[in-house]
Amino acid sequence: MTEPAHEMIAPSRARPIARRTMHDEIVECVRDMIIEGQLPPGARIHEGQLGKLLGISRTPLREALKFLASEGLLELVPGRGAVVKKFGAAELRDMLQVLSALETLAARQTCANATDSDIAALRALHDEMMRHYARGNRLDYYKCNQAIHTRLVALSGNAFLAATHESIQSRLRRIRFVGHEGATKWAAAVAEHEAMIAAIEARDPDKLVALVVRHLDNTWERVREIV
Amino acid sequence: MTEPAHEMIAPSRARPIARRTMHDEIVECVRDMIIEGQLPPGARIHEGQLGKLLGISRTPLREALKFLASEGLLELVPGRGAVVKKFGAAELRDMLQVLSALETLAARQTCANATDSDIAALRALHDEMMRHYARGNRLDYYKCNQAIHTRLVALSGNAFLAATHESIQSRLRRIRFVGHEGATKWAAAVAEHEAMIAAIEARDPDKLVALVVRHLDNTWERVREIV
DNA sequence: TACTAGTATGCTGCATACAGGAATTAAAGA
DNA sequence: TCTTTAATTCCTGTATGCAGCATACTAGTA
Repeated sequence: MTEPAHEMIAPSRARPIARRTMHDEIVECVRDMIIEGQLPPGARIHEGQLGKLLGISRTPLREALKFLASEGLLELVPGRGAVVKKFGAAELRDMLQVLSALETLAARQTCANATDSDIAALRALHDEMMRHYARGNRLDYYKCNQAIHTRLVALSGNAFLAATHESIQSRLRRIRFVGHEGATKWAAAVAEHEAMIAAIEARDPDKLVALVVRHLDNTWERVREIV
Repeated sequence: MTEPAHEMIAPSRARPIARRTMHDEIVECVRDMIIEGQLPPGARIHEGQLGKLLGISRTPLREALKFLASEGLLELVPGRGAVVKKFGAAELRDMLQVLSALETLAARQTCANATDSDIAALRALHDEMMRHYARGNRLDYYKCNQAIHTRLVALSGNAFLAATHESIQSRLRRIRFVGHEGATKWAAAVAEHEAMIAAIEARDPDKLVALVVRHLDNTWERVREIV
């Protein structure tokens, strides 16, 4: 341990190096391509082609593909490389159940641990979402929606829970988007969110848990026909 | 579908090709090395060295390392390669809480979905564990213990839940092993297991959930001093 | 015409080679 | 003797080349 005796200049800036590696770059890029549908489910990934498109050689791309395979976005077929994971209704239901269990845990802890300003920030995010809803702006609404769920879990203070939740949510991102088709369904989802925020502000864990579970049950009902 | 008209010889053996890729082989090998402690937490992984040890070149090894990093067993440090993830008490507690939430979900579904023969098999596994306990055989006891938890979740019928649970459990494997140090603590853990099996046989979900949660709370108490 | 065997192409999987950077050690100055 | 700096060594990150396998296409046969 040869720690430097003197303080480093600008110690506050010394930390957040958080170097953006090429690996991270590639992983995120391909992940986005999957989520956004540029690489549709079931599509085979052509390493040489995609590598040329991204301006990199096959090796780092392959490493990124293996990484994403472990996250569950890709499937590795021996001798045929990576194909975009395509999941059926049963698997989707399973994932939503797990998500429900995780958000249940998060709900209790958030009610206990979140500060008032945390909750105020969550409310602000909700209000922003409502504005997008009023304007019928689906994409921004959707992004806010996701952010609220993510924030709700992050406020639990359990970092591992947040990471696990995020991992699952990213996989559902494409599918969940279709869950708000139709004005009626959309209105129902909004109402559920409104009730959830109110329950957090009241710091009522039992009520929040009930709402979260129902919200995800309903999400399943909203998307089940589509899948 | 071009099914051959005549029966193939030994059709039961025709199926299980299930090609074992070198990639899978490497991933599993390194994962075991981490779990078994050959690669201790905090250790830097030397690609050339480890590759030579396993008789492979760096390329497939690197792909496997990226894979494991995504699973959370390794951490990728830019410019310094992969180091074995070392987690502190807080992260361990977080993981056990998530595990608790997942097993809670599994407990309810298993009570509802498991067949009688499933439960009988679980009891048999439990009995086997008790024999190892009686003989003081820690390693086999431990393996049975893990198998029971895994089976309990698998019987829920939710494959995604099972996979998520297994992923977390594999990460805890090393640490949990120390949780049974001392005769008193060990006896307590055994008693909890006994009660859990009884609750499953009675198909009493509420009781099983309470026991599962308490079991993991106690696991935390058993290991918290050590970490 | 349909089906099988043979062939050719293209992609994956792995090994090797090279470039850039980090860590360590040695050397020089205070 | 300790600190600082420079140089060397090793390791990571990326590119490229080659072997093996899977798929697609073509020709031949029933």
